[in-house]
Amino acid sequence: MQQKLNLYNTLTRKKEVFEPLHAPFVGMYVCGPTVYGEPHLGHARSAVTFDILYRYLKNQGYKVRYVRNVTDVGHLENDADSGEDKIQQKAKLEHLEPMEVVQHYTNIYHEELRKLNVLPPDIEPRASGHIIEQIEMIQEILDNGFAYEVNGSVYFDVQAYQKDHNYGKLSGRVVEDLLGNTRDTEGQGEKRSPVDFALWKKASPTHIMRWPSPWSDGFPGWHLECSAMSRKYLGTTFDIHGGGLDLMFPHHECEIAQNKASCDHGEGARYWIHNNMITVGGQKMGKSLGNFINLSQLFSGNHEMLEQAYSPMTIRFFILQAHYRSTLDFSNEALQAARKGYTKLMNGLNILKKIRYTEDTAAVEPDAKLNEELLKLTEDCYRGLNDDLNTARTIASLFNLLKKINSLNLGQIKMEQLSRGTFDTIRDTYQELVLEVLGLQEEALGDVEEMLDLVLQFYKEAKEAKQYDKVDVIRAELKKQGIVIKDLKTGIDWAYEE
RNA sequence: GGUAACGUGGCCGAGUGGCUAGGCUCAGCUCUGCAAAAGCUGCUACAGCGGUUCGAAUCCGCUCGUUACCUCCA
Repeated sequence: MQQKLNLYNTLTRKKEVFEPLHAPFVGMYVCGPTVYGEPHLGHARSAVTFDILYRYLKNQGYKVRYVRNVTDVGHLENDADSGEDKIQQKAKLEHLEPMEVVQHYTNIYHEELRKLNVLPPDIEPRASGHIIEQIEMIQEILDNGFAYEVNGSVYFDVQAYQKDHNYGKLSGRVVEDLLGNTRDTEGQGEKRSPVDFALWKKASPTHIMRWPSPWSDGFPGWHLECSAMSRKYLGTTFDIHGGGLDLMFPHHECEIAQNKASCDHGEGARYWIHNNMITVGGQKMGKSLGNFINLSQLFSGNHEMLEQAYSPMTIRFFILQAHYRSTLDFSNEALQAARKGYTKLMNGLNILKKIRYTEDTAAVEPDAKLNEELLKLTEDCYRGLNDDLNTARTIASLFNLLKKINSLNLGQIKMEQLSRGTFDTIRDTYQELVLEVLGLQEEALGDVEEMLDLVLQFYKEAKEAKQYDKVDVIRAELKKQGIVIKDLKTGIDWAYEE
């Protein structure tokens, strides 16, 4: 496979060939959730998108260190002086310790992502576990003259930074424009300029989450954790930084500024990857609009917008059938179509498990053209992924391949028309991409107990008809599954074999 | 107001200037005891108007429409 992976880099606004700094190692940092609420479809999109990147990089032989954080402190409700921490606010509301809130929602996040078959990251650092690193970074930024202290709080000095650097290079913002924007001048208070942002906030007397620092008892600003933790685990220059498009500004812009301001010789992330939003009726799905659907609601169908429940793999397929940089519109119709498409791919997997390559027995000529066509289809599957992780194209190619697999299964294409190499290639490609790279897996079949009841019904009928050969077969086959039939006076039942 | 996108057939959703992605839906056919599945066939679209070009869904301009970011959001 001579194709190379191309990724769209937000920094350059171009697709670029991905070349890691220190192949075969790849460092990848992705912004995880702020754990103060249940994960919704939008979280799933981000997680699945970067799961594909992680899986594909590993599939291509890279040794990836995947770091995805959990924000458990410092994410303010607003940027004004009275800004309250999201976690703390939730804790007050629910009469819980902040860390109880954090643990609760982190657990749910993990649980839901596991259902979506999203691989866990290699390191999952928490902001609260890296206060020391963050304080150190603030000190460096202060020492370099890019921050100032006011009343125990420390703010990043964007205009000082702007003299030698380019604040806005990621998001395309221009500092003068930002300054000219007088839309919201209230609550600036201590900040010298509205574009400055907090590195450290002094805690008010009632604030529960607080740590000692050289400046005050307080807590770190939200943007800082990602700078500090990515540097700690991946270095001052690393390969990939990912996150939702809505984090591009100000979060990621601030991150870059902090990295540069604390350590000028590091580049930070070289490739910035942003996934687009899920929309509902063309509008962004988000907390503030209240139009979001939690993953648990999707899985249970318990939401007014949902006509039915949708399985985790249906959701995963739904996400993968669009390119990650496009918005993806939620609708019941789209999810129902996704469910069918997913099932179709799974049926292909089952067929491949069953069919075997058979050597030429009949006088059927190997079909060179067909072999070539099939091999091209397998290449197309990878071509999609290599073109900026275009899973939509990969899935389309897999469906094309599936058509041939189905034809092969029905004998419309004779196995002898293929070479063994071609057959192995299409089988391996299909299985590898569906299972390992796209991360689609079979979901449990229907109710096992109901199926067992059906078998017991046949057992009963066979016994009544005195067809003991059939009876013996049923018993033997069930025993292979670790199940024994119990003929009781009261009826027939089953139990696990002890 | 500033910045950036987007507008593709009944629906979702790809798309490198020329060789009509794919899925779902619908209709027909093959197969089938009846079905289902699968295969085949059909429904052939690119917001509008100009321009560049031998040729544009794809490049450029204008118009209309939708959205995102600029405040928290994956």
